Parts: sequence; C-alpha cells; structure tokens
Amino acid sequence: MTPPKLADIAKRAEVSIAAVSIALNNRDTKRVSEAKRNEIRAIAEELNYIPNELAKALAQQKTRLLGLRVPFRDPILNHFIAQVLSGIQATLMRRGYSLLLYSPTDNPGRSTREQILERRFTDGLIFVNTGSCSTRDIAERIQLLKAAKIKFVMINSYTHRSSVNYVGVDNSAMGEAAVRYLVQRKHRRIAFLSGSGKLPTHLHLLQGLRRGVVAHGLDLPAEHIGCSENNEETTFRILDRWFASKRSAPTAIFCADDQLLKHLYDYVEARGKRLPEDVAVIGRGNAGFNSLLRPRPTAFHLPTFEMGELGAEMLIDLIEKPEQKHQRVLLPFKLHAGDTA
Amino acid sequence: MTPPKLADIAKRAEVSIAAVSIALNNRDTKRVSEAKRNEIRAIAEELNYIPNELAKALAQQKTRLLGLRVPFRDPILNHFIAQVLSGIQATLMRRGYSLLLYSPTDNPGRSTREQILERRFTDGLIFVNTGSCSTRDIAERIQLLKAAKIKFVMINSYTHRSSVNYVGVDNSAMGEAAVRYLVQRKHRRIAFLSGSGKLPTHLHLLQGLRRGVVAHGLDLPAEHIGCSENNEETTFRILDRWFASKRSAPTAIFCADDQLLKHLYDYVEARGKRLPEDVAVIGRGNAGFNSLLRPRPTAFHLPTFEMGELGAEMLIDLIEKPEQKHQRVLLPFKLHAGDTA
DNA sequence: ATGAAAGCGCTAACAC
DNA sequence: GTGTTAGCGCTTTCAT
Repeated sequence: MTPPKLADIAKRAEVSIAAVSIALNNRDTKRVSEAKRNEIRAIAEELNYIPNELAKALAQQKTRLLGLRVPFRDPILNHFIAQVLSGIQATLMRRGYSLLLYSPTDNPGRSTREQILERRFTDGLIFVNTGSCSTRDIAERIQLLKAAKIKFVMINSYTHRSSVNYVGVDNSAMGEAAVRYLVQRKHRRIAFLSGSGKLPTHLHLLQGLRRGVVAHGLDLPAEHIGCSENNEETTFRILDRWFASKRSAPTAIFCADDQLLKHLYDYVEARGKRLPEDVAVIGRGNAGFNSLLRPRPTAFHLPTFEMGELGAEMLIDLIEKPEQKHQRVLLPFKLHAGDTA
Repeated sequence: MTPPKLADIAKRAEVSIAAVSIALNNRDTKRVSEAKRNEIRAIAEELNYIPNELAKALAQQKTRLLGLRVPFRDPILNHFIAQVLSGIQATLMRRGYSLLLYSPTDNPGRSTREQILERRFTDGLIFVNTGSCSTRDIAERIQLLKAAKIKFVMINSYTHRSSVNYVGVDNSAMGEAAVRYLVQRKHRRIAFLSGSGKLPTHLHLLQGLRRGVVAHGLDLPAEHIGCSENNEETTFRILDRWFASKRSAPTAIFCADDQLLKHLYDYVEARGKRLPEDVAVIGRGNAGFNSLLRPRPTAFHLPTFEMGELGAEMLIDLIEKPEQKHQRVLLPFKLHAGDTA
C-alpha cells in the first residue's frame, strides 16, 4: 500500500492529473469547475492524500527549505546558536519555510565543495559564524558560494566588505562603549579576555577597545589582551598572569563571550576573589545565560534572537524577490547594568 | 547558466547518462570500463558537478533526511532540546543524514495531519516531548503516525506501552531515588515542584515519589505537589503558600526541571532564604545549566545528549534495516551531589 | 560493458 | 473549463 498520489485521485474522479493538481493547490480557481473541485477535494480527503513534497520541489525547482550550517563544537549547540536558531525558526514559521541543519563534517572525505552540495536541497543557506570560523575561512566560503550562485546570509562576525547579506552587531562600537563605561567608573587598566585572535569578532572588539582607550589617553598593552582558545585552563593561566603583579593588574576586564565569562567566574571563585571589588567585569552575550550568574554580570546583551529572525527574513527576501539587493545590517545593542562593573 | 547535470557530462564524455550515473556513484564498478570511468570523473570535476539531491531522492524514494519536531516555546529553544539536538546531530553526522526542523504551527490553517505532511521530505521523524506535549496529544500523534506508516522515534517522556521506538529515562525510579536521598538526610516533609500535571514526565516522577515516601512511612500530601505551568509568578505563589506555615512547610523540594529550578533560586533570593539551610533542593536537568548556579544544585543530570544520540541511532536502524524491531530504552541517570541537599 | 527507456510524483505550458 | 504533454534530474531495469 503505497501512499495515494495525484493519479489515484484522478482515476477515482475521472479527471486528468493536472485537474487534480490545480484543484488541490488553488483555493478558488476557474480552471476547474466548482463541482469537480469539490469532488476532487472530497476524494483527496477520503484517501488521506498528502502531497509528495519531493516531487513538487523537483518540478518547481524550489523546496522552501533553508540550510543552516552551524559549527557543532564543544558546548556543542551553545546558547548563542540556540538563540539565533530560535529567531530563525520564528521567521521560517511565519513565512512557511523549514530548516535543514548541517554540521561541517571534519571527515576528510568530504571536500569543502561537497559540503555545500547539500544546498541542492535548499533554496538558500544561513551561516552562523562563531568561534570556529576564522576570517580566512569565511572569505573562502564566500568565494565558493558566489561561484555556485548560492543565495546566503551570514549572521554574526564578518569582516569583508563585498556584497553579502549580513546581520550582526557593531562590535567595534561595543568595544568603545565598554571602555567608556569603565573609564567613567575610574578604571584605567582595562584588559580584554577573548576566545581566539583570528575571529572577526575579536578583531572588531579590539579595534573598538583601542579606539576607546586612546580617546581617554590610556592604552591597551599587548599583555592585557588574552586569547584563551575557549579553554578553561588557558583562561586561568592568563588571569593568573594578569594578577601576578599588584601594580600592573587590570582593574577591569572586558570579556568577549559567555563561555569565557563562565570561566572567569570559576576563576574568581577558585582564587577567592570578589566581583567587582577585586576586579570589575563586563560581559557580552546571552541574556538568559547571564541571568543565571551571581553576582549578576554587567554585560552587553547580544540581540541573538533578532539576528536570527532578521537574517532569515533577509534570505527569504533574496530568494523570493528577484531584484532584492544585498543588505548589511548592524543591530543595536545595549549594556545591561549588573553588579560586576 | 544552470548548474551542470548528468546529461552535460554524458554529452561531453560521449556516453549515456546511465553510464555517468554509475561511474560517479560506485567507486569500483565493472559496469563502466576504467578508462571511461576516469574520463567521466575528470569531466565531472572540471564542470564542478554537484548532484541534485532532490532528483536523486525522488528516484530512490529516500532522502537521508530526518525530521525533528520540536516545540519552540517560551525559552524557545531551551537547554534541554539544544542538548538533545546535539546528540542527534552527532549520530546523523556519523551516519550521513541531515536534520530537518519543524515547529508546530499553531496556525489553525494547518491540521494535525498536514503537520506530518512534511514527512514526504524525510525518511523518518524524531519527536522530543517536553512541557507542551500532554499524554493525550502524544497518544493521538502516535495513532496518526502509525496509520501513515511513518517511521519515528520518541525521545523523553512517553507513557503508552504500544510498540513505539522510545528513549528516555526512568522517571519513576528517579522520583524514588530522590526520596531515598532526602530521607537519608533526615527530611520528612518533601514537596514536588513540577511544570504541568498533564505531562507523562510529571506522572512518572510523581509515581516514583509516592512509592518512595510510602516506603519510608511518609506521605506526599496534595498541597505539597505544585504545578507552576512554568510560570514564575505561579511558582512564587506556590512557594509562598508552602512556606506560610512554619509547621507544615516542606524541608526539601524535588524540582522537576531546570526552568523551575531557576525560578526556585530566584524565589529564594527574593525572600532572603538560604539553600540548603532553609530548604533543601534536588533538581533534575542539564549539567551545563546546573553548573552556572550557586549554590551548586544537587541534581539528577539527564543524559540529554545520549538520548538524542541513541534516539537517532534507533530511528536510522529502523529505516535502514528492514526487519529491525522496536525498542524501548531507558537510560541510566545519576545524582550529582551539590550544595543544596 | 553500454545504452535506451521507463519511471519517481508533480507542475506548467499549451492546445482544444 | 479540461486534457495532453513535456519536463524536473536522477536511478534502475532490461536489452544488446
């Protein structure tokens, strides 16, 4: 008993397959007389007909599927991605699309080119750039996508200025704002705790921090820029180094993401330090995550959900509207005062 | 310039389309001579050929796509789902599948039947049951799936005993273990803070708790069973009621999930109580989540990742192995001692 | 070893 | 209004 198809309905209704297709797909059409339409619908209902989306997609050359390529790394699906994903999903539900998830297979058998292969299933691709995507990787990927004429949008952290759809936050402005906030509170030795130095995000934040300190006649010495590679042990080592000398120790730390913030909290707890008495901290990340920590972090909340929502929206526009042009959107961010700075 | 297809390669190589298909899909085949094989592969490479998965799927009647139906509710994609999703993805990567995400559209236009419609894109479906799926909903859904002969697996919280693939934890045993642990620590008035009373999980936990208290000659009065509907305000009201009378207030609370645990922590903070001095707490949920809270919760860590991994594995077996039979697996759980009980 | 041809289930252009 | 026909791009017998 294979599932019923258009032909089955057509036979029962004694009409052509085309008539059935039309009757089923168009609410009010003049192509098929009302009587037949009703009969066809009744039969379809009775047979429990469900259209084969695959065949439909092949014929129409579109699937209403969007692909999301996410790095499933260490905390595998982290807060950040989960939030973005939720935003994407919200848009997709509104606009009648579904989401196909890929993860990069580190499997050497599959070349980069083949990783994009799966796009044959999708009308477009969404990339969420996180810790594991260097500026270089991203540039390469864009090359490939453009060559293959694949529609895509990038969410978070992208540096190049070519014509790609992009949505993120102005990390540079954020870095600057962080310094401003801290300087106002009399901090003069500010350190930057980051994941990897290769990330676009890192670069932008750093750029902003530099602009900020310079504007206030301070500096950001190289030894106060720490890249932990998202490794707790490394983070501890960096912090120990910073606090080794009472004289040069930072009085405030700007922490690039949630994962690091957690490590920082663990460090503080382990070393018996207090926030913000011993060192002030400004975080950057997810609101939900931050709400769990005590003392409550003073932090920039990233508009993750909105990034997903808007990114998906942009991609769908690009797909559906032939002459839609590329957009680059930087969403606003806000500093939420907590108890750590 | 439409993307190259088999026909393009066939023309260039002066062979039939069938030959190209065979040459490209089978590493070492005798169906096509080695010379031709190499030539075909070279041309494919040169043309940057990428197979159209859609056409392939239509012809083979299989997509290597699995559908995941997740309730995108309040904390939209919550910790729990995110973890399960990671586990699923781990298996899929290993076995060469991809994941299609649906969310239930509350859109009245789409009937329940149509929500399953999209299965025409997938070889099977995974359901993760959380707060929004009542026992009743689940039973209905199973009916539909069976009628449509759709392969599926259910992850977490399912009560019925029919032949469905299922992976979860033994919530009943967990409830009992919670009581045992608390009684050992001299607690005699134990309360149960839960989300919704309609959930299979709730029922199983309650069942275990009841068995536990009875075994120790205690009881679990109705007024010490609180269903907060995952609403912070309701949670506060429940807790206020419990603590209104010094005499009857619970000395320990078993908290059914992370979300609630967070509310409980907020309550304790708001009312100036201390954990575990004023009340002991045992949680149940995600390890990562728990690690953020202070004091560290004593809690059962759910094997979320493993549930996803195993669930996906079971589904794929069901799809690929014709005579695979149904399985119902309950994963082991462990109580991690923290500072709250 | 190789190719022709018949699908897979549906859509859409065209003819009547 | 309704049916016919030609795809969509690939796989898979079945002849040769």
